[in-house]
Amino acid sequence: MSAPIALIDCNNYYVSCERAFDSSLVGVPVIVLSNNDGCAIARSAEAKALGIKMGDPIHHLRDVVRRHGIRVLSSNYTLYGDMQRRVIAACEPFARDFEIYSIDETFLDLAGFEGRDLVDHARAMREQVRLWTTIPTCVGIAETKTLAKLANAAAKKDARFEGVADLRDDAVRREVMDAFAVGDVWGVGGATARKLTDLGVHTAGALRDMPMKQARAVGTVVLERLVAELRGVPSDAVESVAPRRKGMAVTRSFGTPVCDFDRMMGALSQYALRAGEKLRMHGLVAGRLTAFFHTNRNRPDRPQYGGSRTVTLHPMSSDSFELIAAARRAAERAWRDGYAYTKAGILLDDLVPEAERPRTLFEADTAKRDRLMGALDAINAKFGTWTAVTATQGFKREWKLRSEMRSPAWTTKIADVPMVRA
DNA sequence: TCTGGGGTCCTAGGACCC
DNA sequence: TCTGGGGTCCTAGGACCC
Repeated sequence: MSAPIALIDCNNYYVSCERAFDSSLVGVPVIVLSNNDGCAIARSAEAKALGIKMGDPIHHLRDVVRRHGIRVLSSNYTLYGDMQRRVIAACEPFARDFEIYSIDETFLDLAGFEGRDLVDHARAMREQVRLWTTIPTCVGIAETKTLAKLANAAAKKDARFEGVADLRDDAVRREVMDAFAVGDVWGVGGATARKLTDLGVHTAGALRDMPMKQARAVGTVVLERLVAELRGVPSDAVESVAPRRKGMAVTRSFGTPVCDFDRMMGALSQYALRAGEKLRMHGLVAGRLTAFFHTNRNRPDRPQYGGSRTVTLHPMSSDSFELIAAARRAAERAWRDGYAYTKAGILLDDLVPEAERPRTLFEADTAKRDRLMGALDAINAKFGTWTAVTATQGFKREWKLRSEMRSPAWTTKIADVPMVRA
């Protein structure tokens, strides 16, 4: 029998982070918007009750926002990232090992804790997180990650669990799985869900009982592994060491569409500069760079074009100026006049640690360049990303993203630290 | 007028090689 | 008219996740 796995998941995470520092947000409907203030990506329970869905564009919500006095916030990733560290710190004593899965979800390896009542154990952990951060959580316990995800969803949905569901009990597991829609299973998206329901597979329980061969035919090895996990056979362990990152991206939608090449290069230069900064932060170099841009895909009535080109970087590099030059080469080849572009980005591939970078025969002395990059990073770290920029970016940044309702950096910026008067 | 950003994994198919 | 078989590597695109 494999060691139990738990998944702790923060409820309405971004909203809960905002509420930790602004009590006027408690008990009222709140939504947090995506970058560019585009759509709702986090909703409080009250906002969900009003029918607001994940990903709803804000301009479709104007009426309901006004009618119900919904509080609307831009996203504040600095705050959410810092709060995540505190959540993990609170969980530390409760597990042997952790795998941080996303900003609000962490898998815990409970090997060595089997002797205890794991439901009580999880309750104590939730309480610790609540005390340290005010953030409410739910915990799912099971023998595989997929079942732990399912347990967590059950704990969120069904009040009888009081925030902690343990699916290691056969009867409980069966009952939950037979009531669980197949499309809500972790790893089953819209396309696969349609195929499965056409075959008469409507619940997690039915998916678990599907023959492995059939699962593979419907959804390749991915679905086959998923069925195994639903049967309690782990195909994926809790891995505390993050695997080496394969790619990296800096992409943005524009506040105002971009129609001319120079302005596009302004945006792409900025993204390439930021991409270089991210590479250096992780001690990596990239072997390939892709630049892309496209028109508004939500407006098929307008002329559509998407261009993308990939260029090889040799030598491999994390030098922002080389990335900008590569971005220009790629963009020139992909460019077409006469379109209103609404999004662009830089993708980096073939990432390798700086120390393992293959050396080439004709390499310029990079010491000077390294110092320049170091200075650039230091300035932008101190005064905010995109304080020091390159001349190629231009100074008219009409395309820059919107973020008009962002909360203060309560925990990471001295000027924003909340003041308490007693 | 206004619809996010950043990832992972897998497969099919083309180019190329012997 | 008939035109191999088996590899590798790379890329584009689909599907999925938060």
